Amino acid sequence: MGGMTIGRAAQASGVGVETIRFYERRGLIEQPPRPETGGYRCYPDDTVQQVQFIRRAQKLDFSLREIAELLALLTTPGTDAGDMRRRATAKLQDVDQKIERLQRIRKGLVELLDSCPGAGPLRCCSILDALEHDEALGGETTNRQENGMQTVKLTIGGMHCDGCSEIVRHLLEQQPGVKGCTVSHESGEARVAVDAAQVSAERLAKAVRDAGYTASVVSAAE
Amino acid sequence: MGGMTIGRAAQASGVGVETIRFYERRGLIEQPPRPETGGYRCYPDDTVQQVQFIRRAQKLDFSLREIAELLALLTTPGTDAGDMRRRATAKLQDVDQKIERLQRIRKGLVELLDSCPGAGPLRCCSILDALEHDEALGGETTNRQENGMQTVKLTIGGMHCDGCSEIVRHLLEQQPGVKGCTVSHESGEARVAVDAAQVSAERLAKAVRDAGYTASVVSAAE
DNA sequence: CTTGACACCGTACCTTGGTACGGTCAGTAG
DNA sequence: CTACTGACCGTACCAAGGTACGGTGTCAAG
Repeated sequence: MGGMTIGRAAQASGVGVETIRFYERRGLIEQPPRPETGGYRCYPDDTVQQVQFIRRAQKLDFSLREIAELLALLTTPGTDAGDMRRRATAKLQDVDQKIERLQRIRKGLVELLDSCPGAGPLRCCSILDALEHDEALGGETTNRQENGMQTVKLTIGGMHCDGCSEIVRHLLEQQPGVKGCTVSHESGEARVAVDAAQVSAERLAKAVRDAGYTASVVSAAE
Repeated sequence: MGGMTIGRAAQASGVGVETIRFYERRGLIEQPPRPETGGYRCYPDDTVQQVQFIRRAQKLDFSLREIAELLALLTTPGTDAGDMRRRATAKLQDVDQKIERLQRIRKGLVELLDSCPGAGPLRCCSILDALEHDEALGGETTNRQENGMQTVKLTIGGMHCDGCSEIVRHLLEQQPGVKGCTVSHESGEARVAVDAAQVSAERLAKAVRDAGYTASVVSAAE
């Protein structure tokens, strides 16, 4: 019945004193009461076991929150081995998802590296190119804020000054579903942020044409 | 030359306004000056490109810190495609390490699940058992604080009360290299936290025997 | 000319898993 | 008895990557 001070318990379980206190605050382990006589708290051997339980579960990628649930299970009457198994299965799926995500990332990186010259001026760098323009990258799909946000690119002819591009910009911003846009008379391009559910790219082009310019859809990207 | 307000720039690049400001604070993108005439800042198209650069790099698992370095590279004179390639290669190794770690974890979980009945009382649960006692788990090696900290387990005979176990505990704690220990007369066990560089498990057992008890080393676990 | 939407700005807050600090009190060795 | 270690406790701080809030200043449409 080794009653220990917190320092000894920490040493015995291979963590810092602060870590034990931290677990107590998180409700993972119980803080023994201070003796009525006053003085230091007396930590039972159990504490060491519990801390080590926590550390082992952490190594299996369980978060402290999940570990708290595991520990709660242990003291819940109706718990059986199936409950534990379900937790472990869920965690396995969790880990598998993380692995898949990383493997997609890995694939993206490998593709970039394959197509990279590895020398020469920056402008030739395919990696840089891929980061500057949206060349697939094989990653997760670009999540535009949520739901249907998309960027539409238009080529517009007939704009000769900033005044023209301002007119076109204003025009586009008035269209339903348009959340914002940028127009350049120099490049003859417009990029429009739209909710695809509300308006089509072609409709936007038509609105521009109606105002006396030429317009065609370059991309109604993803 | 679409000068935008921050809100439009945010919409066009698919992030929140706060995110753009956050990137500015982090030095990832430059904050355009407020016009001398007062009023709102005017964001160039470049900002949208830069934000998207950041987001794409994030999808490749680059941290904001790393992305800041990438962006700094772009404006550094002597940079060539090799520099970019080195960054990408380093990141690939990084990702590979993460994948390996997760696969070790996965292996540990699968082993546990294989040996688990999946039903029946908790005491039969092999998963629980593995978490409560240190059965390999295949995870990273237990890192005891750093360097040479280890736990030694001894079986001790001849202790009949708390007084005995207190004597033994005191005795063990006096040994060089001992950082702490717990002794139970009930189980006849002692767990000693030691710096393995300073003392062997057998030496500890001998010290206990010298005091009139029996003692044997159960594990000098790593 | 008013109202509503947005910009601006600093600061606080969120999560996760701890670590560190500063002041006070308890226990112990010499 | 005194000095030193370590317990106790609240609080602040770290990384990362943002999100949220509150007060005030601008802008533009009706």
